[in-house]
Amino acid sequence: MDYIVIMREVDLRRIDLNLLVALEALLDEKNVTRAAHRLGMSQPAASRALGRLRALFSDALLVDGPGGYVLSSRAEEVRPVLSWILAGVGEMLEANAFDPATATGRIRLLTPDLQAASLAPYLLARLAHEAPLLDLDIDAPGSHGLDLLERGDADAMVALIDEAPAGIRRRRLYDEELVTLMRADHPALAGEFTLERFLALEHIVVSVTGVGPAPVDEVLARMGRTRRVKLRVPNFFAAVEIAARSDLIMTLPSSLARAAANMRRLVSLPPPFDLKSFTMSLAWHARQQDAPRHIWLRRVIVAAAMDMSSVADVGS
Amino acid sequence: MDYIVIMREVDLRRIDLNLLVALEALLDEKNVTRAAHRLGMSQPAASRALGRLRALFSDALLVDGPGGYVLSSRAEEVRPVLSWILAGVGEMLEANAFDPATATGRIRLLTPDLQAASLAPYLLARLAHEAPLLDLDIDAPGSHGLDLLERGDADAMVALIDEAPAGIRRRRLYDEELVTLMRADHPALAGEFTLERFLALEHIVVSVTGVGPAPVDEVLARMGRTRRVKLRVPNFFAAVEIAARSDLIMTLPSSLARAAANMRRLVSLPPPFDLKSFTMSLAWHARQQDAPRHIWLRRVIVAAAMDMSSVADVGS
DNA sequence: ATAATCCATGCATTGGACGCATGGAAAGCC
DNA sequence: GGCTTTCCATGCGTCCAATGCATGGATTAT
Repeated sequence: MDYIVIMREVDLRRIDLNLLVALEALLDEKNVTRAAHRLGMSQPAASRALGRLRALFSDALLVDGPGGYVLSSRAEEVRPVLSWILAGVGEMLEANAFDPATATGRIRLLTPDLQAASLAPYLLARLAHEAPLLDLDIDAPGSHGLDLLERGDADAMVALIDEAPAGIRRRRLYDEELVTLMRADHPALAGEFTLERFLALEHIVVSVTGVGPAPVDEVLARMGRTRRVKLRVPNFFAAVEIAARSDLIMTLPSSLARAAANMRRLVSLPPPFDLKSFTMSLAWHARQQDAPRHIWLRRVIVAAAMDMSSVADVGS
Repeated sequence: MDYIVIMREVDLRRIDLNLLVALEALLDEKNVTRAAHRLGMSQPAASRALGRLRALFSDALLVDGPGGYVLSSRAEEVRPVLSWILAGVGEMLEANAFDPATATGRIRLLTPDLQAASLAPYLLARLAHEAPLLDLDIDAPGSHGLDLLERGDADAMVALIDEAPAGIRRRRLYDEELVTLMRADHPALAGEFTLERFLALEHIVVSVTGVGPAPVDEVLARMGRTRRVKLRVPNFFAAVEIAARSDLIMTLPSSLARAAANMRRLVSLPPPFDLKSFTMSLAWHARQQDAPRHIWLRRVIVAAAMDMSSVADVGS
């Protein structure tokens, strides 16, 4: 079989792919001068591009016919494929866009329970307004938050973040203050509220998921101290009722505590340890740094945090 | 809706498409040095290509992670599309191949009846041997052969072609000789066989399709003369029987006449006009000049014509 | 601490694409 | 036939963007 042509792989490194744009113009126009104009180059340059394309394809591509050039058989074959390839390139380069108004899917956010309770209403409000078709999934990070970001199992995390490992980006979000709440006629209000008195009392912890340490326990852990958690409840309002009718106390972010204090049955005090406030940060993986969807998400989270903070400022 | 990004058409004239090959290597390797090696360039050049790609995509594409670079979200999206595009380019550039052994389809050849009868057995033999799945369709060109080539309704034509118009390519194929056959005891054999005697006799024309002038009539037309066609039959052997039993004569290509002369009831003479032989040429449209399928077809036709001529040589 | 690896950038070089100019070929018009 | 117009291809000189060498900062491992 003398006529079997050995199939040879094309080495794209050696090929000037920019010629393909010129080819499309030449085949559309069937006229070197007009194609040159369309490409924004001179006629000689377009003629030379045609020469190089002829060499590349080992085919004349455009041949003399009545009234000027006509497409060769090879050019007729190639033309639809070429259009399809260049359209694909155009789409690939354009795909860097994100429209929240029409976007669908699920945003996965990691944040501790109580912070979620503070922030979520504002975040949900913004999402409902700007991206009505996006869903929000909030999970407690536990001790594995950074791993989850690393693995792509979460989009972002709002938490107390001391150190960001390689690949994790971070931005300060808001300062979180803690307050301790107890019933208005609690015996501990009769004297100085020391750390020892604080640790001697029994505590309520509000935890929706039951996962991970509360920020209070993280702070105490850094001091080598532990409190007595007498009760862990998933329901904030249940916690308030129990505190109002017992000697149990609870320590909360001030943003949450403010709502409870409005009930007028509880008193709020600064907790008796040095670290009364800490910075909540937004963390995400570098992989998503420039992704339009993620840029937008970070802006929404920051805005929601500012919404939350400005409501707090108005109240003080 | 502040966040709607205005969709902007990509101007491919301004984009260096050669960067896409580098991008594939960089995303595959996740390491600039190794990608450079694979691309056959230096590490700094590959690093700068990455820089340009980052600008083109407005995305980092490769970001620091544990153990080196990891793909950005955008890169993850782009990667399969990119592979698909580059594979498409490779296929497009490779498509210039033709394997007769596996090719299917129909070859449409134009050639006058008698020449077809001469050439077809040799052509069919070669096709059966080299391209068993290709079909052959032979039609008489009539007076519209060149139009049919122009319009792409035929692949090639074998005929007497004086002038090839713009866009039609031509190559000499073989010289065709004419002989006149008559029964062995025909009265015209008694004296000189002049043109006047030739024209005074009645003629048989063998025509399978009944379409178009025989080459004899074309030659006579150029002399301003006409012969009397008494009988037109589609069957060559019928023509032989009639000639053997009547005063009718017939004028044929020598390649065909040879088979009849072997029957020993007919005598062959050179026809009494100047143009006793003419060149049969192969014609095709320039559009198909470089197409592998057509290159191969032209070779096969030329070879078949040579097969036919060499058999004639052996007999003489 | 040192060594190895990787990536990014300054600097000098250069090859290839470019535009201007030109002329041949083809088609149309008188 | 000659003249004009249009189109395409090619010579020549220019220049610029991509390249490789050299270098140094950052990170990781020992």
